[in-house]
Amino acid sequence: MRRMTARPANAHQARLLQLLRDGGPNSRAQLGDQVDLSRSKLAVEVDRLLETGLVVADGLAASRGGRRSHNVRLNPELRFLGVDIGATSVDVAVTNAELEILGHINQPLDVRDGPVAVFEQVLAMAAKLRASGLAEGFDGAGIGVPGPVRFPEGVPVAPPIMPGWDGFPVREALSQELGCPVMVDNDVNLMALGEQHAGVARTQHDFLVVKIGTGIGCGIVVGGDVYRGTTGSAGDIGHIQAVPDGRQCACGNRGCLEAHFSGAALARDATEAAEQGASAELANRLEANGVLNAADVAAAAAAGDATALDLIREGGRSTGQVIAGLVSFFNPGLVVIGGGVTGLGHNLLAAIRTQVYRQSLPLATGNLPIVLGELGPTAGVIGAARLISDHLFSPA
Amino acid sequence: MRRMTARPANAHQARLLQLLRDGGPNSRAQLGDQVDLSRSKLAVEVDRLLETGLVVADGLAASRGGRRSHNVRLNPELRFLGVDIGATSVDVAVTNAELEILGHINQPLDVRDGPVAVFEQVLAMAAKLRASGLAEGFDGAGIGVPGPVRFPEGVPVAPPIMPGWDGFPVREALSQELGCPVMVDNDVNLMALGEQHAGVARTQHDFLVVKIGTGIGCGIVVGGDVYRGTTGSAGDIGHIQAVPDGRQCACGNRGCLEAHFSGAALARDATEAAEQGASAELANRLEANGVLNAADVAAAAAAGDATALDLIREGGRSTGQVIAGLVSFFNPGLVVIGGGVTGLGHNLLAAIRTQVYRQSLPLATGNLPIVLGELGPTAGVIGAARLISDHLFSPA
DNA sequence: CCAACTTTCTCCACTGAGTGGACAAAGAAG
DNA sequence: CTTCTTTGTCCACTCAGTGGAGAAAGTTGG
Repeated sequence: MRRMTARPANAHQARLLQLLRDGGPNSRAQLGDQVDLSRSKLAVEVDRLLETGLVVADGLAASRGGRRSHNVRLNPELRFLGVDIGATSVDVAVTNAELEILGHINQPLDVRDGPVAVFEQVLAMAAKLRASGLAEGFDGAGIGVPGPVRFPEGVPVAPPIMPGWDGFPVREALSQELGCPVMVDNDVNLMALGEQHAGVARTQHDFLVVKIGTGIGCGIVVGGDVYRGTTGSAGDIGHIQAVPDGRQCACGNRGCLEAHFSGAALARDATEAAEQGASAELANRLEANGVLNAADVAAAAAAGDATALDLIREGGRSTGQVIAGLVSFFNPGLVVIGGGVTGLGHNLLAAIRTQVYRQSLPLATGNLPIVLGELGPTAGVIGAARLISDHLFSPA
Repeated sequence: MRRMTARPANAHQARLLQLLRDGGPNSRAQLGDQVDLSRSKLAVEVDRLLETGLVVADGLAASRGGRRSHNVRLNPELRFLGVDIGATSVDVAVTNAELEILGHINQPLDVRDGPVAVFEQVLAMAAKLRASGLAEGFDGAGIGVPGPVRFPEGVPVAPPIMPGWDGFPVREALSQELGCPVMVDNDVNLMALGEQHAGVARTQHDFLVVKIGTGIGCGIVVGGDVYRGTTGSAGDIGHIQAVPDGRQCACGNRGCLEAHFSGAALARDATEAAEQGASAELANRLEANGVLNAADVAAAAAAGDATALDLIREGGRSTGQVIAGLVSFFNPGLVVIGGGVTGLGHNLLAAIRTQVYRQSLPLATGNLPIVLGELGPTAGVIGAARLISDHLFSPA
């Protein structure tokens, strides 16, 4: 199948495409209720969209008390590829133009293998999804990488945990390989986009998403748009000092948040506790698996292990300490906690909440929900699809 | 004189007014270079602006190698009132439509006297400026208050240092008294607007302004616009923890930045040092004036007093500690330090810079200037004038 | 089954924003 | 004085967008 190359010709068409993406099939009349245009003009623009093939007719809708309307919808053959590269695993998903996930694969991976090896794997995963009949090709792709990105060019910059990626032309290279437009962003920003599109942040304009995985990062949404900072490193909160004169961090400083709480730090602390005999529960699990991870700590805590619970609480306290500062500064309407460690569940959330509500001023916390993300591991890929669809569904 | 009531009828006119405000008198041809419109359309819009009286003819310009152009400029009789209410003093200024200060008065004041007493004083100051012939009336006024503001309504909310102001309808009340449109904002936001309009931040889109006066606050500019947060308390960084288990703060927590460094904290610490005999220099000044303030500490430090220097350095370290976190999070293109304590000058700046450059990641600090504000005490009133002019010079 | 009402869609004359070319006015340069 | 440049004005034309008329296709109630 020939891939779509058309783009909306004006802001009206872009708006209509976004309405059809977020609201599904719709009649001209219903679209007219949501957009400030006369019926005549609306019909003209819809007709033009039909001509481009981006939008197709979708039969008759039920009557609302009069003549039945002719529905239109986004072309159901459109396909977006969402890729969420983490430090230790990668998610690849195929969506339709309405950003519904049609297929999703997760595989372990090591970003430190460098961009060439990683994209070989990613492209193989994409090919597998294509081969399974979910897509004949892709109309666009969104890529998330675990580090700062110079957004306009789609190039990672100085990523601490990704040596070998600095300056690699991800956007250009993948666009060539996949034969479609590509947008690249930080994985945390994509998680924010995902939760905004289909998760807990649907109605929010100004909010933060704190992703605690192997590392720790924060997505910032201002006025509905992701804020990336001057050099693309906004939200890089892993190296904010959480504990004065605390643990030595890889960055050279002491007491960084990431050195005290993250997937990696938690695994390290749990292993230490197990080896020192502080927790029989953790020691058992260490013996059984050879290594410990966040899930082991969660399970131990659920089984009533005091040491595991303490680790979680102490981590939540450090995280809450930093978030409290961000809340005072940014005054968000919502804080979303996501990433691998969300498996720690309510214990973690409670510790974070306690610290934030204690440390920030009432005006900022008075009506501030702090909640877990709704989408789990799909937030990133949905955000990736959203990123490229926002790009393609905007005036050329 | 009748005050102007006209507003730009469309976005083109608004843009033209802003160009004339920021660039001074200009010909149609030069305006055409800066705006994407045909000469014909431009001429039409300029003619309409001339009809409203917002813009007037301003003679012939020098030739640029052909026919001389007819200049236009903003009506030179337009007057804006800029009011910057601090905790312990107030600035009132009159500007023309190009936001040049025509007259400026500063007076001591105590915000805790409440809005009625304060505005009585402010209105008297405005009347004094009017009586001196600088203005026959005001076409708009911007008001800055030292606390959070519900911006759309122009009402202070839960201001910690301003009991009695909570919910007072500042905008409505002053609009009635002055007989012109009024906009109200936090004083720190206005300082940011001022430095953006006429100070060090002229070319920046994303930057922070840290104002250290009686208290401490931060103005946030995102994409050229002031960001105020969900409840108007964004930038309220005075109660971020700077020193764990540090000094008791009025807010109930310990170690808040404001408890360790601000005009008030510095005065307190300097007095303590003088009374304990740690510094002869400070003790002398205390005896001479009865009280100590930031200027005394600055003078003592300049005279080589080690204790004073230590107070400044320690304060700069605490401030830098907090700013480092904000820089990691927000990744600004510039950080401006302003407010009363800028008299501490380079010693303070050096301490802040050291701490920020040490604690934040290279990508965020690599090309990050940290500088003192350029406008000093006029930043607030210029920002206030800018606020109301932005409002009036936008489509009705 | 028919009459009356509602909703959806199409058609079309009209308005108003905006363009770009022609041309006049005013000056500079040789 | 001629030629070239810049500025300003005029005007015919294009195109986006409106709103009303009316046809098409339903529902509801007698």
